[in-house]
Amino acid sequence: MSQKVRVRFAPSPTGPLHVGGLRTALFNYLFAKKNKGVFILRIEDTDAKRKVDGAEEYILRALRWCGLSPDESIVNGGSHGPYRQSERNGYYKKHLDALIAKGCAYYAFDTEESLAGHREEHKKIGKTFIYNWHNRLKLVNSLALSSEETKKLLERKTPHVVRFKSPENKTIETVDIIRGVSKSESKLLDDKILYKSDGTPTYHLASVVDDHLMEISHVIRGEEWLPSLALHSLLYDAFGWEKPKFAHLPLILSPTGKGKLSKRSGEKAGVPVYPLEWSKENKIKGYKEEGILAEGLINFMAFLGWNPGTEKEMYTLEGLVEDFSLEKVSSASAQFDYERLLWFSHKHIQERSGADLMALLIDQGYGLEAFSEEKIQKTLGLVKERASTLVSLWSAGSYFFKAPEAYDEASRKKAVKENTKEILLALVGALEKADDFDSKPTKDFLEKFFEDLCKKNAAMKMRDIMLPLRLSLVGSLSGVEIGTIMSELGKEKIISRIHAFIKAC
RNA sequence: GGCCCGUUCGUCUAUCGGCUAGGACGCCAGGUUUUCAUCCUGGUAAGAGGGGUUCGACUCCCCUACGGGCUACCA
Repeated sequence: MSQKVRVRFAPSPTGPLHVGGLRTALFNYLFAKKNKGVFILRIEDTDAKRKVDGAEEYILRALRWCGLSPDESIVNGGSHGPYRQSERNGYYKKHLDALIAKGCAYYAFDTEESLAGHREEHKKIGKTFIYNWHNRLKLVNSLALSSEETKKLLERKTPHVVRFKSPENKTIETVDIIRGVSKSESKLLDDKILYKSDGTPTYHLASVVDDHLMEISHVIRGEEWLPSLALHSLLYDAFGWEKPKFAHLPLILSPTGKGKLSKRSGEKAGVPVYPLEWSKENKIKGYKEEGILAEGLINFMAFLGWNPGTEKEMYTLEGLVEDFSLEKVSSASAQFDYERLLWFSHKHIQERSGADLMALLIDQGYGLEAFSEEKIQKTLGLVKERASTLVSLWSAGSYFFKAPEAYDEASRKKAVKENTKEILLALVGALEKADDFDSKPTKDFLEKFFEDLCKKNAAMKMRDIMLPLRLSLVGSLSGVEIGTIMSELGKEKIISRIHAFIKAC
């Protein structure tokens, strides 16, 4: 049998995780669990400049909310730690030195300014400056300099980087699980910097060393890494290490379809792209705050670039684990569609019990303490079919808990007529007389009341009663069936709400 | 500019050479609900263009177009 499946999700703590990153985490998780493997969270914080306070903690929280708990990570440890790249510099340095000793990497002393100058000059004549075999001997590095000169520069602590010595003429064949075999020419590659002058590795070195040391079997990452695959392949060869398998996930495009999804494109389209609220000052809401169910988000994200090949589309995380395979991941980018996310959230709310929903609502911070559990659960069960989010669930059911504070103006125009006050007063009268109101079907009461009313005025229509009655109880002309509302509220509350409405008319 | 990846209804997608191109979201219409929503039923709408290969291409190959990614001492 093949080796044990070990995959990693390796975000950079430069800000909040958006759906793109989260989807990468999801697919890694699904692949790991499907293959009874290990899901690792590795923090790629090699660039101290880009580190953002709270980002690391945010990533952890977001994964937890989605139920994608890592088996090995900075919080729960594991056999291949540490799991923060900033704590692994010893490994990078050691393997880098081995690469230099083998002649696969070299010191380069060119300043950033001089390189920028070269790039500028090339750009002027319509060319691109590439630091590689064709010009490396004309630049300032240990390949061009004598070993004495290099030694001297190193001893004097001259700022330098370490570059990978890309072969001059080699055809590199790479394999991607999603895209198949592809070939590229090493002469087109540049001598990528592996180790920066500040003594930290770049992504290329760090990820390859870590993936090897952590015994990663499958590298599942975003398509933006595809251009680096040839380099990474060369690096494994240079180290003499066995390569993991690679799968590059299609990108998620912005809601407008222009460019890949980002913080900016989400804001522009007016839809949240983060799982959780990022910062209170920025007022960037997350799906959780919008009331979207984590299960709905997961289900939605899974279908961005993957499908089971059947017509099944309602999935729990467990179901996804069951059916997932990388071979079914598509190679084309997918546009983010918030409406569809809402639909998935709606479907998942329908599958939740009143008790579940109550717990979610309380977690969301809605003050339900004043009401009995039984009452809340029953009510949520009644209104859940109207809701796509926990926010809309609450607003769809709030009139069961508190009297309307205002009446929708358009609805009022539609419902209130000359005789409305009179009808409502008659209704109150009938209610007061009905001793058995709370125990008998409300429908019977309303029909009897309508009959009596028709005796006095034959032109009377049922709507003339129903509309204003609904408006007074709910505050708008929407809501569940009126009989249900009436029996839930009980005689006292109905009467007081009608009185309040008459006063407001 | 160079290199790479992609292209089926507006959107997410099925099809691994036989297609009257299927499903879902959205939208539209009807029904249910004496409201609104849900729900049900129906409808709308697609293989970028051009060349090959083949008895037969959405499917395989090439070119073009378009979209996207990468091209940092960022990941």
